[in-house]
Amino acid sequence: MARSSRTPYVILGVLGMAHPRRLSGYDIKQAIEGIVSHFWSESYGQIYPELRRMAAERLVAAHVTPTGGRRKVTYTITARGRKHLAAWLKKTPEPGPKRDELTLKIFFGSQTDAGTLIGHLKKQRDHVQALMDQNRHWLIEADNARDPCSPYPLMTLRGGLAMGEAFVTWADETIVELAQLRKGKMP
Amino acid sequence: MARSSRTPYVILGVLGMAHPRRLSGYDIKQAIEGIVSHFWSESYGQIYPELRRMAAERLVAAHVTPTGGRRKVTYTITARGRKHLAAWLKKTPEPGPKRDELTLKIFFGSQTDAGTLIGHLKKQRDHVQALMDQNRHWLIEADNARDPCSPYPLMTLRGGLAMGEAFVTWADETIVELAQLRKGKMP
DNA sequence: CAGCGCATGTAAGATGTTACATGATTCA
DNA sequence: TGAATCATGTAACATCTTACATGCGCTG
Repeated sequence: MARSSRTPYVILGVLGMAHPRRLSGYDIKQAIEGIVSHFWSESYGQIYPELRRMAAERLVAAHVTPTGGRRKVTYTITARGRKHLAAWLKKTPEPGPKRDELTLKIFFGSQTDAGTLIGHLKKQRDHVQALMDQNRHWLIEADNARDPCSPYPLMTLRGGLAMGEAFVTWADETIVELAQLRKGKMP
Repeated sequence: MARSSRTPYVILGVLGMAHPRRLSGYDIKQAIEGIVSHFWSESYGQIYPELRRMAAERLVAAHVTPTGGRRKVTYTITARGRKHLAAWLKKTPEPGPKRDELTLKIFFGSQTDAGTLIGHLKKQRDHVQALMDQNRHWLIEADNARDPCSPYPLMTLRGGLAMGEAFVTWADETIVELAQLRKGKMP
């Protein structure tokens, strides 16, 4: 079975961006829960075992700090790890699993009432708008910052914003359409 | 552990829409590979075992047709199944796992070359545009059809189109930005 | 010092995909 | 009749989440 998990690459990417800072598993998880969280997620159950495997394969270097009784391990990316990451970055990205529950429920809309769907859409629209506010905030912060930060995360932010706008527009239109359906159907 | 797979609900939804037609596991898979495939997917390995479980729970009714040597089973939704589906449709949809590989690679863009990212973006943009053409085709077909079909799948179609347009616009902008980056740090 | 949050993990089980096996049907 | 495709499944495996376990350091 071909190894196809993306977890090691996310870890390598984060370690590569942080270099030469040493990160613990916890740090990596925190990093992923930042901007990346808008389009990716990993759990501790993935990260910690994967870090060990990767250390065994020399993709990362482990630095053990015996801080009293409990061992504390931090990691940096190795030259081998960089090569591994670079090779993956060059491969054309495969579309992930599509599982959009909101759209699915609308698709099955004839089997529930329009009011329910309107509720779902409103809730999701509000949620997306909150995320967009956060994105806008980050973009403005980046603009005001003295040192210009890497342009790549900004591109992903703008992408998220563009998708969000399209979603909100569609949601609002669909809410109107559903409201009309509801009025029309009334006997 | 709370049962949280959405597979049974997709199956119930498809059977509900098809009612009173009887569908086999194969038919259900085919149905999902239609319009639904733009936002959902299921494999045989999920569908067939799940249909058995659901028959045992009386959410669907199995109709066995002994067509010679090989047994052939088709299914319909039961009243109990409809209740089950209706309850799920009312629950607010949870956001699925976020795993957008293209965005992730752009985020890590500083660790590869701009040309690679441009290639990824162009490929994905072309792919999305092909899907959008298909969507437009379906929408036009639905418009021309004599009997007006259910409005709900059309809503999801328009949603896909809106997202696609936003993506293509963003991709084109980002391609330009990356091309400028490559030529040299813009003033 | 008791409790809470931080930090580091692990085990179990849920979820999902892939590869394979195999009969039936169609059509060149 | 042989190949392609339709149709139905299963077993093995890969992936991922959740719930738990555990110790450390701070704070009231």
